Amino acid sequence: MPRVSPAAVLAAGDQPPSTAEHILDVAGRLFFRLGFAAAGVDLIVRESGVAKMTLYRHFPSKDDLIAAWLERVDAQFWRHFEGWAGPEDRAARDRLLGVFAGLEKLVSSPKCLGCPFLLAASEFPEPATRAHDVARRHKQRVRQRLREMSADIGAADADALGDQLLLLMDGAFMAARLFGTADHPGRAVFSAASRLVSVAA
Amino acid sequence: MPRVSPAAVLAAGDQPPSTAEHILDVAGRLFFRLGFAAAGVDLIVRESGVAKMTLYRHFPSKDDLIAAWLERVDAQFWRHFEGWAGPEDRAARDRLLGVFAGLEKLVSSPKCLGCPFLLAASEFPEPATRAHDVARRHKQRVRQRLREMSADIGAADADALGDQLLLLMDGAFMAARLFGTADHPGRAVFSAASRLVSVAA
DNA sequence: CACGTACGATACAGATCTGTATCGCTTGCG
DNA sequence: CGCAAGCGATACAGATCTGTATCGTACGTG
Repeated sequence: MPRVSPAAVLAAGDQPPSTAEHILDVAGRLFFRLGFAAAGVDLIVRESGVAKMTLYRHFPSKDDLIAAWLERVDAQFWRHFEGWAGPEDRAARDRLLGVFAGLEKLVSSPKCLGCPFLLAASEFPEPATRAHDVARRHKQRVRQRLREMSADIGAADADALGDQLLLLMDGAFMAARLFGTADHPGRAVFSAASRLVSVAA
Repeated sequence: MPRVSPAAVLAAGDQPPSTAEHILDVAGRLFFRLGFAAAGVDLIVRESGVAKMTLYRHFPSKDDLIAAWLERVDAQFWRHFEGWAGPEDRAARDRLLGVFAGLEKLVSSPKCLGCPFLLAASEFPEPATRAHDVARRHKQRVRQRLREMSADIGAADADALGDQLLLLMDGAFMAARLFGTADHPGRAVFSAASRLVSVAA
């Protein structure tokens, strides 16, 4: 791993990121900042300080790289999600509202550039596309999870409430992308979710 | 206009679309279906049956073409919007709910491929970009309009309600793009808007 | 008729993009 | 030591993309 200084600088337990994960880090940042098409392989290679052949050894094509990044973001998303929900013995309603409190904090940060899966669905509209497929399956899982959590709080029409909450979530993500650092509508996502939950419960 | 048969086939009052608008029609369809970057100028030219130089005489660059299309879609959007709201003497609450009834019908159609401005914001993240700027200004006007309509119904916190409704709208647009023709969460947008309006009014 | 305008068709320039080929270096390990 | 694996660097192939140049033609208007 000649990119990083010797392992001595790493705290105990830290692992130097593998080459593949380092590439995913840099590529993901560029996908976010520039879009999937505009972030060329040459740029990713230059920014990550990695040889082009190294990238292609880990990811046979750019499509594979994009799909791999989305898969990794999916895992990260669910860690965030469960963190927002809190411990499993928490009240179901608090868990559901906790998700939207965490989400509002996330989209309120100027560092939030939106939801990678919505961006992928925007740029790869064909359902047959790898990236589109990963994105759709991700959102389907989120939808399913929100419906489950809506059922857990005893909502009258749990499926409807879950879908309504998904609309709020995705709207907040897109607001974060559109309205940069300024005060944007995403800051209304918690209050909206809270009201919908109260009405349905 | 050699593309179309003689004007005899046109009903009285119909205008054959000008070359520029014909190009915008075809380009817009391709932008929707393939994304802005994936819809190349050569393809637009081929699909529209127009010479490349003709396109570049009307639109000095592809960026100009994209911006011109977004500007035209903006005008079309507001015609839809006002149509959904209905006559001005209608009750303010019915006008606001009418917007979301119309929106739900739109996003429920399998022909709906999402919101061009959200797609533009996805693919052109840099705020300095022409397309991003058009998109942001559009959404800002929608936000402003929803806040005004929220004030018209005497909502407790009109600005908050307007923002909440914008989240629902954009979430519904993205759901339409992600979930193709199938039953998707966008069908929950009216019930969600209705509940938020009821709570706030 | 004559002429200007708008358009179609084709070829092309220059840049950029994905993906490959090749060579040399370092490093860990038996 | 000797070797294999992983990586950096460079050059390149082939396709594609935006934008331009050029020529021929149909058509409307004086």
